[in-house]
Amino acid sequence: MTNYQPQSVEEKWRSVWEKEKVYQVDLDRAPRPFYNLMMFPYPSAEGLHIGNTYAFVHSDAYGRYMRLKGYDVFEPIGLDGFGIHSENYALKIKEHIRDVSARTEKRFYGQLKLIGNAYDWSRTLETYHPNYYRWTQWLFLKMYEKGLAYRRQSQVNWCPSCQTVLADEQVINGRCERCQSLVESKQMEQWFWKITDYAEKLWRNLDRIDWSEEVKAAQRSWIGRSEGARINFLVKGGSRQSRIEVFTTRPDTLFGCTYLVLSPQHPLLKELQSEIKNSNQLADYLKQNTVSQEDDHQKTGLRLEGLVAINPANQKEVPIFVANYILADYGTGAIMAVPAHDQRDWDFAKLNQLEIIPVVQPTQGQPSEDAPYLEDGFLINSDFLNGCSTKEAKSRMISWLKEKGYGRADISYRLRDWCVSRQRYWGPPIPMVYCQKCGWQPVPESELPILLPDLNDFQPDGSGRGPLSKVPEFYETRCPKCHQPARRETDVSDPFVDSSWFYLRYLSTDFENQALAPRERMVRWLPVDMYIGGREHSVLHLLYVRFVSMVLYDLGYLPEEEPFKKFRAHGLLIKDGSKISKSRGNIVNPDEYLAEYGVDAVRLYLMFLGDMRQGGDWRDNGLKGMVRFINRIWALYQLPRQDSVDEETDRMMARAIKKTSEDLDQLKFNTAIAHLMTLVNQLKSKGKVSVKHLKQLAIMIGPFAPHLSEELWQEQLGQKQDPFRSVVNQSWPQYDQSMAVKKQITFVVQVDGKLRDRLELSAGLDQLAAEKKARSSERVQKFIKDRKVTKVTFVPDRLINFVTE
RNA sequence: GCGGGUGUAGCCGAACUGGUAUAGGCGCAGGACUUAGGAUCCUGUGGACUCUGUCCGUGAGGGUUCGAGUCCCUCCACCCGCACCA
Repeated sequence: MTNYQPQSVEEKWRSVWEKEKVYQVDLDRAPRPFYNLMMFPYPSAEGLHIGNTYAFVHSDAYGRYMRLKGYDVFEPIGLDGFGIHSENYALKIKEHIRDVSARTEKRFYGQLKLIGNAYDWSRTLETYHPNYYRWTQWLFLKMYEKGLAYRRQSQVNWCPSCQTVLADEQVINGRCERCQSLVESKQMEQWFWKITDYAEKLWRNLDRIDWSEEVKAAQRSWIGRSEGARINFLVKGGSRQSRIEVFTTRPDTLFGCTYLVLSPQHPLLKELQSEIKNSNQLADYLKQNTVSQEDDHQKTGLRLEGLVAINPANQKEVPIFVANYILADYGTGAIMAVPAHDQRDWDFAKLNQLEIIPVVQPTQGQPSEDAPYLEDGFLINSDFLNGCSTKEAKSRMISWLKEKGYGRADISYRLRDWCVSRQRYWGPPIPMVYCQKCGWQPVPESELPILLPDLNDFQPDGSGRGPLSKVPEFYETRCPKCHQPARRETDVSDPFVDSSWFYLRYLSTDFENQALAPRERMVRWLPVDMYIGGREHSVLHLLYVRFVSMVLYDLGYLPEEEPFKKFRAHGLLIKDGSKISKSRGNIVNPDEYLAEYGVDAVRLYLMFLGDMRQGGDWRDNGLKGMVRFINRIWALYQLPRQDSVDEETDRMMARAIKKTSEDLDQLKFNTAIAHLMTLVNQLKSKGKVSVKHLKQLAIMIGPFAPHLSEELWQEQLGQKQDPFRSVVNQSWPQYDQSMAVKKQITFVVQVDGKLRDRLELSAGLDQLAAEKKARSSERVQKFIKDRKVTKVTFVPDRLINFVTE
């Protein structure tokens, strides 16, 4: 008997698969399409991360399983290569980003081929390839056409180290997601995509898409939908008639409003400057509080002297403040303060000795004297709302406001528009042109791509403008409308724009001159059937991709509104109990392990070490177990063969197929492998094995250890054919339900809930028969002979419980 | 503070609608085969004890139930999001 040589066997089959194009699908003819998508990697200089490998082999095993179940599985891969990460690295090692990218591309594809996934290598894509970013630019034009791309002066997140603007989603605890620098707030003109227009749809569809719950929860909190009302307050004291509009989720507490607060950026502050008596003081206050990014939540504020607002509910005059705890870009940038029922208003009121009027009482007991009452209850001090419940009061107040013309029901979202401008080099130039006469003009589609010029110096200079702004040959152009000299946009777009549509491009890589695949092809493949990826993208990529899909759907390009039928998040892979990181020195380099133990062992281990959803803990020792498992399988195929099949083994096999199938359906790869281990051990203990079972086992091993599976099938089972027919084109074994049921069962006997005996009985006994057997057990007798049995609980084929006095 | 998740052996982890807690793997111990083994195979492996049986055991404490890792209540610890969102 020869030992199994993983390295040579694996290499052999990988090259056969590639030569025979085993994993290519005909996108226009596949009768049972299944689009199996994974998150394309960011090709870092360090090479493929074990975390990527972890995600990819799980996703691949699922795709392979679906293929064996008879689907035409399309499993593409590409590189998300544009972006600050690679660019910073290139700057650091003082090499050109284009050369670095060429190198990482080669390295990544090499590594991705090594892991043995069933990728369709005829449809790769790279976001930095002009043939890709041409259509990313096209997407920008579509957004602009639909009025969803706009330019605005705004307070943006500025990373002083990366010297670029960041999206809200890229700021983690006030720090840059990439380099951890403290993010500053800066006023700049930027391009935005109006994702807020889709807030309601993004929110609502979450109820009907089959995604991991925790990702949906994260998106819900990010979108932050709140139902409430907009209410107008008249401002008295100035020479002009003006109003302050507020948003509140508690219109029921309007009678308890004792002051209004504006955000420091509120436009009314400028408009009413001349009417505000303490405007000098105000100017000082605003100067101090514009850059209020501090972590501490110290509330400061200033009363606007000479002005008061009229509470529409009771016509009472209330003071107006400006304060740092009011956000400019949420709701209306102004609030009505009800200190009796809001913690923040309470804090501010206490600090400034302002009036507090309780208007909600708990249904039982008294509210606390030194804290606001935040719960629901019934209304007091509220005129026509007195006695109403909170819920009822809300709707009655809204009707009343509407009737009187003071306000209306409204919904606010926490979601902000997506800032897509980046003052960097390594991204798609934004396809817009600024003309003195015509303003901003889109580049005609026919002129795409706007090629990224080959710059030798792409170091950001801190001017707040991207490297392209130093290249006249790039930005000097003519206005697409009036043909006078004009200036090209020199910002590039956010890498998240690149990844917001990559799954669409896989379907159209054979079309150079169009972004999207023909409609029939998209109808066939969309939405993506299964998308597996990390939950760190819950609110970045996974929200943008839904937004872009919805827009393209509304424009008539896509057959489906939502991009992914199913999304499943995998957990984090750690090593020896801690997060994998360079600083900890516990990096797992896949290459070394692949070379030493073989791909199949690594794949098996990554899927065996824990539940995909929870992540897992890599221990080098655990990998040895997989090598042993593979060797045991190999040894099983060296055993004497038999043609006949005994019923007991056949039943065992049926149960194993059942369990493995059910686990794979639920993405429980770890327990699926455990079942196969048990099966192999059992089959092996028989000493002889049937060809039928060996064939079934060879197929079932495929999703986890595809090379071994092919070797067993072709060589050990002699299934070689000409033309080549891979084991992946076989069918997942069927099992007979009746065979998967155990004939002999272990029946448990309890006395007062405690295990007293186990009996080996044939399945299907009724209570009478089972009870008789149980009572005759000596061990049981010991416990019931002197006591009176008052109750007997019987669970068929499982247990019987005698309850005594 | 809010939201989501997790807590089971020496370690990684199983356990379907409440029904044998600890499957599978690692490690460890003993044995076999060996010149040798860190290869392979077999056996054992939650703890305690008055040791062919009894008791205790799923983060802690209560509860429901014939029966709780699983359901309910009150806590604790850790991880991950969001965080002055009116």
